[in-house]
Amino acid sequence: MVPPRASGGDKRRMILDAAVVAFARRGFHACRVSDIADEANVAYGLVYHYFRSKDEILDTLFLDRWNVLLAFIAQTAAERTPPRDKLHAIAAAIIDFYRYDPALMKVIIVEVMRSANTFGLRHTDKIAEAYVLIGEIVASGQATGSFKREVSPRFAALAFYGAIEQVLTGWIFGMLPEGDEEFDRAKSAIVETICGGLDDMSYRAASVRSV
Amino acid sequence: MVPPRASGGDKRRMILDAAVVAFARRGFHACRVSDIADEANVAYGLVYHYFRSKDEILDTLFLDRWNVLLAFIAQTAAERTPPRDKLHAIAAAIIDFYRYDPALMKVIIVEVMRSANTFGLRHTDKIAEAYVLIGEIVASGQATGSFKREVSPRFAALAFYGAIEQVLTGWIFGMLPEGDEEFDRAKSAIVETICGGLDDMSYRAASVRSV
DNA sequence: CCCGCAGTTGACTGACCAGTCAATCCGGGA
DNA sequence: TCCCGGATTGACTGGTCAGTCAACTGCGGG
Repeated sequence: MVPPRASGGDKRRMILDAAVVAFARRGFHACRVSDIADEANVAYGLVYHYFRSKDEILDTLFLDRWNVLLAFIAQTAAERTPPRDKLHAIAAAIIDFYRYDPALMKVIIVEVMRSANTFGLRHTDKIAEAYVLIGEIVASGQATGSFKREVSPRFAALAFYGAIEQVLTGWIFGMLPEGDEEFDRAKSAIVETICGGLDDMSYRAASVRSV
Repeated sequence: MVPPRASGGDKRRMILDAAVVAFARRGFHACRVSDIADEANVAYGLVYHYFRSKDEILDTLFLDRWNVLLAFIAQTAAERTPPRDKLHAIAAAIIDFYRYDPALMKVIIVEVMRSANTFGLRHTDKIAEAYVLIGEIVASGQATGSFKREVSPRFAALAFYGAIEQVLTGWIFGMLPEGDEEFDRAKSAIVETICGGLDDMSYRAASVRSV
């Protein structure tokens, strides 16, 4: 799998790591290939020895990480735990991805997930896979009766993922305080909002009674 | 307010409308200023008579629309209706913005809201205003007891807005079917998910009872 | 009738940058 | 030792555009 010479894969890895830093700092468009090469301490041309284009670097960054995430979601979905726990595990995984490599997650969210006309469309199907898996979790929750049937699994999946992405975006752009405590609180808050809802049931019951 | 000569404001308006079409078609980056001028049937240079730069056109497009939306949210928040109805009204307004001018909403979502490193950051404060207003609705719902207090208003606002944006994104990229019926269903589905939650309370109560 | 100016035109410039390529380096096998 | 081929280098090219500017038009006031 790994080429015999360490330096070969080594430099490739260095370029990839440098690209994360460079893309995260200035954004994909504003970042020049020479920025990546400089950051990696490598000659300009070497970037094109390992990658066909600047785009391919971003694609690689995204796909490597996204496939790991998809595998995790699929595995989680297959387990025999309550659907609410599954959603919590998925929210936790995504948030921890950000916690342990914020620059890479920033690049993936900002430059791929959220950048429609350029890269998003190239990976629409890959992204949709995640929605489908999450939707299946919701559907099976409805089938066993732990989730109600008012909301279609598809919408629920979008709402769930959308909430997570919005919170990540808040961290990425410094609109929300970061920290281990905030990360863990966010996991619970998202799941509590989507699963538990905002409505206070006792209040609701009271007002229904009073009618 | 309107300049005496119709043609002056007229051309400006034509350029703005053409920009919406051009940005929506190819994306802000891929779209050249000449594309806008062509679309508007106007000379290249005239674009620079009315706007300082290509960026300023996008800014104008965004701010004009966003201010209308902010005003609507503020007005809705001030009314004396249940918080759940307020959230429904806001979701409806955003979705109807898309329904009646999909190209403009696409540009705003894709090129401003979702395009961090370039434009998003320039308008972070404007965008945050919406979050704050929505958060206040949630907070007042908690104060009157119709919303429970487990979730912080700030997170609830992010989740609510995130769910809407995700659904809009689904329409924009053709991942979700569009249509009047879908639009109305989405409004209810989003509010039902965020307010009502996915959990089936009767199931929950039953399993608690059985313990 | 002429002047002035806002509105309008489009060719041109200057900068930028992705991607190319010919040259060089260097390790290992014969 | 010599040769081969992958790794590495960075100057250079080609094309793309945002933004400039000098020139033209036509209307309204003097």
